[in-house]
Amino acid sequence: MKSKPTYTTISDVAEHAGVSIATVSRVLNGKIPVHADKAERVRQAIAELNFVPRSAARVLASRKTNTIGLVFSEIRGAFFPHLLKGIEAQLHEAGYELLVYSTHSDRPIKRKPIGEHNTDGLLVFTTSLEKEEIARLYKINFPLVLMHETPPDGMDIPVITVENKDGAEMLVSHLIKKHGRRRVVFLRGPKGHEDSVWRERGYREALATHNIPFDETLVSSGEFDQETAYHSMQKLIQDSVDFDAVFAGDDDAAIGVYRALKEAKRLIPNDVAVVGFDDVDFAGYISPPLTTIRAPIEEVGREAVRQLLCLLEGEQAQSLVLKRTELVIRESCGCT
Amino acid sequence: MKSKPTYTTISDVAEHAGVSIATVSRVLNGKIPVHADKAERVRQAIAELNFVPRSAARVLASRKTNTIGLVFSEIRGAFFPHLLKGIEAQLHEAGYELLVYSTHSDRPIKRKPIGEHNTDGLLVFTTSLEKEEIARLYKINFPLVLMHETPPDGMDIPVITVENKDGAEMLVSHLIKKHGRRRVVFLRGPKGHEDSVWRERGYREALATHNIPFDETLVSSGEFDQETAYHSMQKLIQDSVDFDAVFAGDDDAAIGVYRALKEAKRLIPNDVAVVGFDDVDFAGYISPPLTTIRAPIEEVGREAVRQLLCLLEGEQAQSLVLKRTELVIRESCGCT
DNA sequence: CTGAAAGCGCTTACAG
DNA sequence: CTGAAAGCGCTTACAG
Repeated sequence: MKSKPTYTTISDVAEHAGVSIATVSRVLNGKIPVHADKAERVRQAIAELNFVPRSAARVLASRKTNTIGLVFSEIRGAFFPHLLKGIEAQLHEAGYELLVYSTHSDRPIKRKPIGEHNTDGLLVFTTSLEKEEIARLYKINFPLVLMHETPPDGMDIPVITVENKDGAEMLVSHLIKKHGRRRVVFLRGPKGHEDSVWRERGYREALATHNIPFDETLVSSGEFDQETAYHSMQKLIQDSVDFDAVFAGDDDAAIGVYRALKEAKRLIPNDVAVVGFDDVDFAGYISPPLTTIRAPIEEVGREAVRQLLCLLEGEQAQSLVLKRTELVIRESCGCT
Repeated sequence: MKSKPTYTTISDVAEHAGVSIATVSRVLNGKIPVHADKAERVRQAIAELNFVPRSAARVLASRKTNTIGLVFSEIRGAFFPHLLKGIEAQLHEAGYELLVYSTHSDRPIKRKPIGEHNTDGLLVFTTSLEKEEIARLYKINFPLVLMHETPPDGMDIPVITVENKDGAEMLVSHLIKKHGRRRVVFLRGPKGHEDSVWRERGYREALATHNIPFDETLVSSGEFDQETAYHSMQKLIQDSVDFDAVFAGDDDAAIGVYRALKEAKRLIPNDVAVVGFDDVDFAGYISPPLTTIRAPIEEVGREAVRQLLCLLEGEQAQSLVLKRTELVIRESCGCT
């Protein structure tokens, strides 16, 4: 068994430099002026002793953790790396650390893993945190920013999301107007997932605009997931439901749709047009290339951090930031 | 401007329950026995006051941060979510927190962001941490586990990686034996990236086994990146280099290879067979479906955590864990 | 500009 | 089983 590592502390540095620990602390933080030569001695001592201040001690003394937390329910979906990248970059730029926590319903929690005791604020993705916990944190005035999820009634918590409804509307209108499709299947996302709700609204609006009655039999569950989408499509085909297009809900689900359609020998896009949502990395490389909506997910991450930073500095944050989405036309809709 | 949140402390709980703070601490940690009725009173007080112990105070007092750090250089590549998922799951199971830090060369670092001052140990992916820093941490006996990168000479640091050489060898042998290819391009990964070195070794071994001389003109840079691979292939085609197969280095690069080949009207796999490495989510859905090597990347994450946990508990860790890779035959190699 | 000292909120021997 | 007290390693008024 190896020995526990030992570390140099601020006292060692102070002694080495012949100053008080208060002075060391001051050059560390650089807010309060220190005589140039003393500062230099301190800097040398720090370098020589390889001193790095313990975070816990700073946090405890300053009452600021300097870290923010990211809560999400599952790392799935090809868009996750982009979200994380945006958050990470913006956060470290501002000098904060990132604590990551993924909630799993199947995991027993002994101790609250993330919250006011170890972060200065929280970034919450979709439905990963229960309403009660959000309410509790809100009540104690804890800085919170939601992503892709509006806050519970009466709580003024900033939310960053994308133009889901507009995106879906563009997509389905394109299918109807450009390609004459009238029997468009919609695959819903996970229950309670707000992106899905808005996308469905966009879907319905597009239908309404073109005087196509909404048909419940064309709606099934996709869960933003390959497998589920695959099975739902299989079922629709087995049930001989009549359709000439599919809005898969997202790109991941579109993969499952492709598979079911190919197995059933239905040609994409000739027999059935297919569209997704997100424009993940592979969207342009599957066959046929997927027509979809580009959602600026990295930008959502950056913006969420910006708003949280406002809150942390006591400034006013925007209560809603809606990032614009963009129609990306490739071939699965029937265009060439 | 909102008021700063205020929190209840262990003293509040002690007072509320009519016990000492030491007793509260004991029921919190559950190691040392406490009288049932007192414990119950404490638990009630905790619940009523909604008390959560401040991490910083515990860390400072116990000299254990209970968090481990993940260092990586860039969140790129479709495999990243799988890595993170494995790490996250295994870590939280063990009651640790996860601090995430991505090193960017273009980002000026004021203060050391992650290390012995805020974590109990570090998980390092590929080349994200400089050798000097690794050496420094190693010297002070700080727990370290590397992923996809062997430690500097003379340092006994556990490393978890996958059978890169075997995988590459299987891939290229398959191309040669099953499909009679003899002019196989290899696209290298980023300089200094060990996965790439081993894959090249596997590539060369496969050639040697089949008495095909190594030809430097067939090797170019792919950087495990779509764009780079695309341009390298363009150049090879322009230079009229003769080849009948491409080992792209990884699946991301394979995407770029597909694009260049399609633009040049070379048929995959008839004119040119293409193979990747990783088996990322989309590998089976591009056209033609990509023959590749399945690397158990989530398992790499879990294993890295397991080894780090050993180190943290003063147990012996394995110095090398090599996860087995598996040939996934689809159609881009010429099989059907 | 600088130092002595209090204090941040816990844990952990120590004595009982 | 339990409490008083020291201590973890910093920051920050306070006085000078």
